[in-house]
Amino acid sequence: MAPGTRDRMIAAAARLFQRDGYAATGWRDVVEAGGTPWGSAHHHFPGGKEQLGLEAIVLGSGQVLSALEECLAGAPDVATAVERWFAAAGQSLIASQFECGCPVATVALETATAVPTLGEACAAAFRAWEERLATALRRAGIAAGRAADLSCQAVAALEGALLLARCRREVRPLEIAADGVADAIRAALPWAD
Amino acid sequence: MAPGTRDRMIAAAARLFQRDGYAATGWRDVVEAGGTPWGSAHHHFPGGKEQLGLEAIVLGSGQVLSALEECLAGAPDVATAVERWFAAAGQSLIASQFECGCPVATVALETATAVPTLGEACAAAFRAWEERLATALRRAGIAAGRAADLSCQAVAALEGALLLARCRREVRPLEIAADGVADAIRAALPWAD
Amino acid sequence: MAPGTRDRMIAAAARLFQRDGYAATGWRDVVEAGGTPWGSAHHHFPGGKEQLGLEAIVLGSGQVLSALEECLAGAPDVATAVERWFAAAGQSLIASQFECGCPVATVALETATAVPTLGEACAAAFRAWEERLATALRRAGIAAGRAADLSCQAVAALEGALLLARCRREVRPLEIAADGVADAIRAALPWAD
Amino acid sequence: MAPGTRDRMIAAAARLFQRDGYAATGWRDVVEAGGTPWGSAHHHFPGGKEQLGLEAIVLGSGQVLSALEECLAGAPDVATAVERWFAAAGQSLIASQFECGCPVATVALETATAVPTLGEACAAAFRAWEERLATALRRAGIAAGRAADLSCQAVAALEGALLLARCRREVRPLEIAADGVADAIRAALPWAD
DNA sequence: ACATACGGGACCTCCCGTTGCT
DNA sequence: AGCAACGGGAGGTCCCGTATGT
Repeated sequence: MAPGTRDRMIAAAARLFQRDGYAATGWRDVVEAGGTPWGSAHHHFPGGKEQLGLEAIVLGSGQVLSALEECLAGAPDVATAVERWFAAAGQSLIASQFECGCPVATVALETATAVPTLGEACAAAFRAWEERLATALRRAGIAAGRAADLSCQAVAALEGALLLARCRREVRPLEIAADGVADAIRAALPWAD
Repeated sequence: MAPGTRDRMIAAAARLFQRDGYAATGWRDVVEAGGTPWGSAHHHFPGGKEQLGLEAIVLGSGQVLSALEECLAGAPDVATAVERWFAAAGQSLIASQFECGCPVATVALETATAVPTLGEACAAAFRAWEERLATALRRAGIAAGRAADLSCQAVAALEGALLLARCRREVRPLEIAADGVADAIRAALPWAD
Repeated sequence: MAPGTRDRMIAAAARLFQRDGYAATGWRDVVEAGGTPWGSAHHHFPGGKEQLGLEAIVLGSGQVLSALEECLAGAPDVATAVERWFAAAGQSLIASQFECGCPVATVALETATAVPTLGEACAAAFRAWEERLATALRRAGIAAGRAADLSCQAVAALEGALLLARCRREVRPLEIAADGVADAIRAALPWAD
Repeated sequence: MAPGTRDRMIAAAARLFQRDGYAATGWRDVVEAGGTPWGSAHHHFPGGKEQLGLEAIVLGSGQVLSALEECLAGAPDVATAVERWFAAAGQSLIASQFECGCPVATVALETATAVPTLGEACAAAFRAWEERLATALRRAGIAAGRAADLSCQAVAALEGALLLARCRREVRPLEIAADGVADAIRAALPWAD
């Protein structure tokens, strides 16, 4: 009756799905990584691996969203916040020795066609990030349509840069992408002088 | 003794790896999809599944590079070429009912940590696209350093937009990302008047 | 605290063991079929699945014995009673859409070697039917030895016919077997004129 | 490349299904009992356990039919042949220490409802025995209708008696059933004096 | 009386790679 | 080139029994 067995399984799964993918990660890997009992797996996740995957996506998506919130709260302006958001992703990439990039992307690509439930959960995760950023952009005085486009561009740039950065084992792509997105945002902002 | 058995296997594998991922695709799926004989699988690919994956990545990477070449050859300027490159990716996404996004990304994320050989092949693929684009940018008068950064930004934007577009089942993210990249390129070009 | 929870579990188990067998029926099936609470399963049956099986056999065996009693009580002579006993088995087979044949036979065959306790309970069930019938035959004037043989023959015929009838999804084998047994009994009866 | 791996698996499976039932017997038991390799199981039986069960039923059914053929060929008359058929079943029961009764009955009862394919194969097995016996009875001068009924009665008696004999660990039920069936057959034969 | 959780293990399926025979 | 069989192992699912709190 260890406290948080279920949560430990989700956390372990999230990390493994992020690193190795959904298909390549087995229950055995999850319980070994989390130090959780085998027998309780099906008890906590009667929906099977798919349910585990879903909860892992929700967890990972929430962490990314929290990071964005923090950056928005602590930065002087939106463009800077986005730069810090990208930088934070780069730090976590380095901290994990380039094992943990985006907690959603791998599963998203694997399951987009094969497992509708998971694919939709991943799409919802990306959408949530975009909407949070779009809200901030609108508050900074950018028109709704342009704010939506910039948010989409930012999330796409983050995802693509994380992919390249992880493959290449260096965070440069994240820095470049951050510059590009920040420039675009600053160009869209009304003059503040 | 069918002509091109080996090539048919690679093509089938490339498509399946792209759609379902490396781990989720088995030999059985490959031979069934390609209509190729079972018995000669390991004859043609003594390196096993890893070799098959490698050749599939090489094939897919080459196709993307060819598309870029064509766009560069047919467009009036580099920025327009990039826009057409992104648009072509969107067309292929639609044509495949959003099953086939990037032929490299899924495998890249799955194997970045777990299968070094494949991970490196994927990194090389991305790098090749970047270098081709960088060459074109330099020829258009952009300084080498800026050209490299813009190329990296472009590939990242393409990858991220393809990911979002596939999850969302609509090509809008590709259009937005194309605009962003084209703007950045045009701003970097020397005046052409 | 539902009234008769225990009995409902036994009844559900009896039906499932009869239909699908002992090994193929799990606790989950039993609680679902009976609508009984999960948590008290092992409270009511500390002996585990084996105890549940035992009680199910006792229940089923008792029902068959009751049916025999009724036929003996209501029929003009023993041979007729046996015919009605077989006919009643056929009716229950039809009523259950050929799902419920003998409540003992399947478990008996499955556990004869593997689970001595259950095997013996099944043997006892068959023996009880035989003895009840033998008593009736002796009361009809048949010598003890002949009565025992005829009883054994009758129970064997009933079991074999139920097996064939269930497989074939028609009650004809029961009718044929009933005729055969009734003839044998009538031939053994002392003249009644 | 041991000769007859596939056949050895079927033989082992037939024996285990007969003794413990279809549901209680796992692949592991089969390969251990037969000394056959694990990895070839799915190769030889792509239809899975159901296919294995089917082939085991066909094998067992054929053995019983062969025994009947032999008895018919070697006995002076049909009634005697049936008596010897029942006696042979009893001998095999004793030889196996009451582990092996009918090779079809257990699976028949377990799968009659749950696995249509197997249930039908079992029904076909019983039917084949009946038809072989009916042919012999007709050749002995018994009318077709009566011959069919007597065959059904005989198979039912054999099955029921085997069930009782196995539970009780004594062959007496088989002897009694054999007498009953032989009497019925002799009564149906035309006078031979 | 009932529920939640723990535990280990077995279920069937199927994979990937190898080995000799066409 | 192609095939059929081998061979071990891991895939996810689910079971049965126990322990711990209501």
